Amino acid sequence: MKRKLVVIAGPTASGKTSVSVELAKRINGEIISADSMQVYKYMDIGSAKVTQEEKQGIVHYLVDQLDPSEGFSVNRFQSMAKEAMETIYAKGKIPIIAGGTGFYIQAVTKDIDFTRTDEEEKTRSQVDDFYVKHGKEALHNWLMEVDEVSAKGIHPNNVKRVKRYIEYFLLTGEKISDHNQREYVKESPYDLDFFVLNMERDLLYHRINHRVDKMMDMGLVEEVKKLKDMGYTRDMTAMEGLGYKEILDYLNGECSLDEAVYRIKRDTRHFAKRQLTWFRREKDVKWVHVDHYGFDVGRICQEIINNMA
RNA sequence: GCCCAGAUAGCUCAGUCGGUAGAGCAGAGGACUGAAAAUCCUCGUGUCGGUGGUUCGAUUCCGCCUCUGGGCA
Repeated sequence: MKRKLVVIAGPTASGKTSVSVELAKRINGEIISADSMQVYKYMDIGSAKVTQEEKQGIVHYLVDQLDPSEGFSVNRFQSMAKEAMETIYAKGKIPIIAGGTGFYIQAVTKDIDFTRTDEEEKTRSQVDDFYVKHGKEALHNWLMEVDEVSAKGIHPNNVKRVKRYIEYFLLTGEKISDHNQREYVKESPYDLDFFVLNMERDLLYHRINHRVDKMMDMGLVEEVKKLKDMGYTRDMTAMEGLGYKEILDYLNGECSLDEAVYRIKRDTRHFAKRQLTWFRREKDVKWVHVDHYGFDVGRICQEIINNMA
């Protein structure tokens, strides 16, 4: 008997927060945030983090858990999420994963195996050194030698990925393409209901632009300035977040405020588009067009409940 | 009123020594298995402002008109 798991995903600014809270109230659930930025403390405005009021008493996991200097990654998310799920099941409640990071969500819903490779600094820097010395073409050729299938499926310009594929082989002796193939056909160990919130593109972009303006009014600049004063820098994962890196550039005198805001809006739109691309590929997801329900949280939740297995 | 410079893709602009045109950005699609709010790939036909003229042929040259900058009065 598989255990129940609900996912409320969707692009940024699609209304996941309010829908997930309302749903949690109706089905006796608790929420696990699948968001690579809301996990961090002190990053409230720019990450559009759930406020105390918005939570309406519903317990949220994986929010405000990490210091911005800490790294975060899929496997870390996966283990923290699984732990939270056990806590929720133990209470006899239903876990609701709410967030926009498709990769993180998939790590849980498909229970992807990340245990085979422990982080090895040596290997990483070995590959990195090679890249610095010989360039991306040579790096790609290296991959071609050890894992032709992966190499053919990746563009040499995507250095970050090429590096990781080589690393994986060096660490495990296995081609990552074989690993991926194995994980890809895996079935979810959960009784899964996966919903993706969406709306007409123009509307979404409009909401994104508007939300960025609101963040500015709420004091995004001050928030980032505070983080900067605390000593957090651009090279940390947390400071790569949308809204943070741009304002940081502004604070460092590298661009005007207008330019920073323009870039936040544009890049957030691009990001939303990428999120949608990911979810489109995901099998067995149910799309919920929130604009068809007039953005009415109650009606949206009713629709979601009606469509649960 | 006169002079000058523009008017080309949604925006900013390039270009065609006359053979109907191309970049960046925006936008669209896609990839993604330990950095994922990251990283990467693919996609460009538009009365070349309007109208006459020269020409086999004009978006390109010439005239006139309209509009937009700037200057002079």
